[in-house]
Amino acid sequence: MANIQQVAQKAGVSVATVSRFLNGNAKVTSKTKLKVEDAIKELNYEPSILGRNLRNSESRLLLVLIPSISNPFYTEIINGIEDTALNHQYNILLCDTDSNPERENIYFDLMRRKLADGIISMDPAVNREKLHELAEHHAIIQCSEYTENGSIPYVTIDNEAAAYQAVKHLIKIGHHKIALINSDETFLYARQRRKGYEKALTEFNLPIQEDWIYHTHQLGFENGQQAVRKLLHLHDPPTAIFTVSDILAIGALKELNARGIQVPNDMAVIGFDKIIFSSMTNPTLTTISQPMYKMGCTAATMLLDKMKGQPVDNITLDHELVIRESTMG
Amino acid sequence: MANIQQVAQKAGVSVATVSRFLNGNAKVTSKTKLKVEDAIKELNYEPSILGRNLRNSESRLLLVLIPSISNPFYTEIINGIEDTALNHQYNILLCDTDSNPERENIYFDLMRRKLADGIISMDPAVNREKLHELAEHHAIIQCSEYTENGSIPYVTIDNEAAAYQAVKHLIKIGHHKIALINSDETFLYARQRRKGYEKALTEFNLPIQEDWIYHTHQLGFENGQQAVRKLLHLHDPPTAIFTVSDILAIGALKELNARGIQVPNDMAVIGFDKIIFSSMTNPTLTTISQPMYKMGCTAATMLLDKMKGQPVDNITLDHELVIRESTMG
DNA sequence: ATGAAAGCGCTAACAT
DNA sequence: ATGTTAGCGCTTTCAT
Repeated sequence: MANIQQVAQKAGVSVATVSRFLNGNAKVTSKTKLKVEDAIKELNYEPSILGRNLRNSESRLLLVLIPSISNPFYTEIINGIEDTALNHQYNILLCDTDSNPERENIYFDLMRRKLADGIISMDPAVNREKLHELAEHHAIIQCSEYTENGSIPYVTIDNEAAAYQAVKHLIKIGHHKIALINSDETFLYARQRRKGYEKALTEFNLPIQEDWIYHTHQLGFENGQQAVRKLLHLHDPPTAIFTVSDILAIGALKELNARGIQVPNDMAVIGFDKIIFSSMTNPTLTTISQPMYKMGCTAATMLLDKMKGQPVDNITLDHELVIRESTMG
Repeated sequence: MANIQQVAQKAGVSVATVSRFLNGNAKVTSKTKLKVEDAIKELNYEPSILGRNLRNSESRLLLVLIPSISNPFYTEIINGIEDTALNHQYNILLCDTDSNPERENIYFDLMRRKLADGIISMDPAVNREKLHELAEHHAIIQCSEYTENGSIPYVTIDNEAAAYQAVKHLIKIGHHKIALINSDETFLYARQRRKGYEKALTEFNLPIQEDWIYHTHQLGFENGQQAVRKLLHLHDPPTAIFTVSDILAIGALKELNARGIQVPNDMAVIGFDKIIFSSMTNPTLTTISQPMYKMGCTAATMLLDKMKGQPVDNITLDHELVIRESTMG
């Protein structure tokens, strides 16, 4: 494991020259170039990133905060982030926070202690105050979930419009009793999607019935199943369900199937995210498609810009209602 | 952004004392402790990981090589790795190789250039030679997929026994015509699972029919669907299918459903991995359960040991056949 | 075009 | 118990 000194010595030049050769910026005679190349080969030299990073006061590492790596919604976004980061010689440190403040702190410390040059946060349960405090001195972008009126740039979709569109679709195909399976309304996206849900109902003079709005604190299949059980026990059960996540919708589908309730004839279902599994269910799932890969690329590009000190604007990407079997009567 | 010098100055002590305080090893008087604490608070000091890493010649970063982050099989393993790593003050750098040698090289270089202290490889398509070359000077563990007769320690399951058990189950419930949807047999696990498949058939005096063995180079749903189409076109189609991955099995299920073929009555199906979605299909999927989380923890522990210079033995974890609706007639 | 030397922030050996 | 100092491996200014 040679270092730059030994290379310089063997090549009969100074370390500065070797450094110049390595970085390719400054001019080096082709003769010296050869000498250095030879020395590097002979010694099997590999420049240490550690040394360079300390000198340059950068880590070229980006933190990506997600609540859970197991949710396929995030994996596509991560692909986008990673591709973009790699293109700029950055690597990403995936941080599964489990929505656990303690874990979050570990990762925030990584940033404070300069092992990361920037953060992309996708955790809806992130501690806003701490995030904003960090953002005063560090580059941070929020992706998908964000903070209203905050100072942290974000990329997202129009959640209200998307929910509105989904519910309107259910109404158009003849449903009047539409349930909402929502997540915790401490999250902005949950409040926005509920707003879209209510807007559609109101527009068509349908009552907003609290009974038909189910809240879950987690986004597992079981929670979708649980929600359906609850909804079916109502004395006036809904005939359609809009869920804020495909995972919940797939759980719902499962429970409906188990009870012999026909989808979409007895119950229409719409999900959210268009995760890859949503096309493998039976029936296939109508859902809102989010441009996940693109969202990842966008978030990474914004972060890179921010780190360069450039001004960064918020971005709202397009969504799309993908109509499949679960709403095709 | 203060450094340790400034803290020392403000506290009226030497940098060594501050360092000792930070690392908590050596003894520091409670008086000086207080002085240092105050200085740190006043200056908002955060020790730089960059400086420490260079000094200690370590990065405390672990590389995790996976072919694709989108495969839920890996996400559970990653959870195990991450939890274990975090417990030892290591962080992980997720490396989605896409089974692309170029990408792989980027990550190998990270290791050579000391930005990573160890590697856990889960990519079946990894370049064995390069991996072994790296392993001469660096700590490497293989997880799930490994190299026979190689020098790199691994943790895995007994693929042959698992496949044998699955196929035997199909035979026991009355099937004689059993297809295998396998992946590329350049991969060890694919060869091992085929061996188990053949062993079971042979044991029960059933012929091994090449027609019933389908190979796919990718592990997407579409490939499972495609395989079923092919198998159904045979003049003597099978009545049961064993696939080497739940994703393939779920694709197969989808195609069978679409064609009105009843599972398990007309066709039994078994998957592999017990990914979380395998309990959400209709019918639910019989599958081989791999202890994914545990496998991740084990791999990380082995790597940590290896990095300490301790001898590390290969480990084979237990699998389990989980019988669900897709084989319950 | 090349070299000398300072310094990024930290830890640890050695000295007191 | 605390201080002094060298040095981890690199980049970059300032000379030449």
